[in-house]
Amino acid sequence: MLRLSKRVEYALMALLHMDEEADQVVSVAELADQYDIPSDMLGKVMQALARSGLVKSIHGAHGGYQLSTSLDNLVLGDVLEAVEGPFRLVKCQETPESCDQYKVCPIREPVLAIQNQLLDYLASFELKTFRETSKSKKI
Amino acid sequence: MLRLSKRVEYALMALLHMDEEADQVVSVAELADQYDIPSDMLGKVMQALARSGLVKSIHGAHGGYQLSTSLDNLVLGDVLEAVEGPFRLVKCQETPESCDQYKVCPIREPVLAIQNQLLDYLASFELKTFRETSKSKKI
DNA sequence: TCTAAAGCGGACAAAATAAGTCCGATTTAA
DNA sequence: TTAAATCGGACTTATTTTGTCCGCTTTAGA
Repeated sequence: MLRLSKRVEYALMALLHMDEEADQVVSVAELADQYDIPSDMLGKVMQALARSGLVKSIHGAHGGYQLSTSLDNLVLGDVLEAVEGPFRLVKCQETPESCDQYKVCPIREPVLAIQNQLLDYLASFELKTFRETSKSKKI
Repeated sequence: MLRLSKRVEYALMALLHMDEEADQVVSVAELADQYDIPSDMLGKVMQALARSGLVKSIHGAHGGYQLSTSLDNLVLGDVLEAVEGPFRLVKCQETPESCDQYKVCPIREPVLAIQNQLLDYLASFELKTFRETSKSKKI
């Protein structure tokens, strides 16, 4: 339905928070508490961000997460891909056999073209935009 | 997950087909047969297109559907909206009360900005692109 | 060295959404 | 009058998303 998943929303909130906290170590519990996010859920999301290298995880007591790099270096596509894997506008891009229309599909090529344009957009949308337009911005 | 629904895929196939058939009347049964689409499902989709005025429905025996206007006058956003209603990137745009994070959400404004940019894109992507890049084009 | 606070990750459950089906009603050409 | 259509509501099924549970490992600090 062309909608952002909760997981991506949570990831964006977390990244923006870490950016505002000047890259301090933040635990999942703190983030979950502050933004009313189910903590186990957020835990999974943070793990995904860590696996993709957007954040660093610090294990053990007083551990948590930290931005690996400034938000300035991240784009929307990075978050999408970290959390949901490669962006595919249609399922047949991943599993052609799952599509009953595959053999006779007249829209595959144009849909691919759209997907690529959206990919370009996602890669061009910088996360620092979030900082600038967020309500809790520090001026 | 930012994915096109089957309903939208079916709508695009049908519209493209009608364009190629030079605006002749086509029944749901024909379309469903040609593209291996469950016919009741396609029926619903065609009804949605008719309600939004993208196609005209002809009732009774030998009835069916017909493009209301040339594909040249349609954009991707028209189809999305006809089939799925207004484009909303996040659920809180429709039902704020459904979002547990609404009161503390730090990403609402930037996400809205993204939604608007995507809306612009959808409104700019012309369906005639489908005609041009479709495999079964007539040259 | 022990303990508590953290992340890790697999399995599972619940909820929401999307996809598909069924059926009776209406419309209309032949 | 009949058959071929669309219409639309109710329903079921499948899939995906969201959320939960639990035992594991890691590490700072008492």
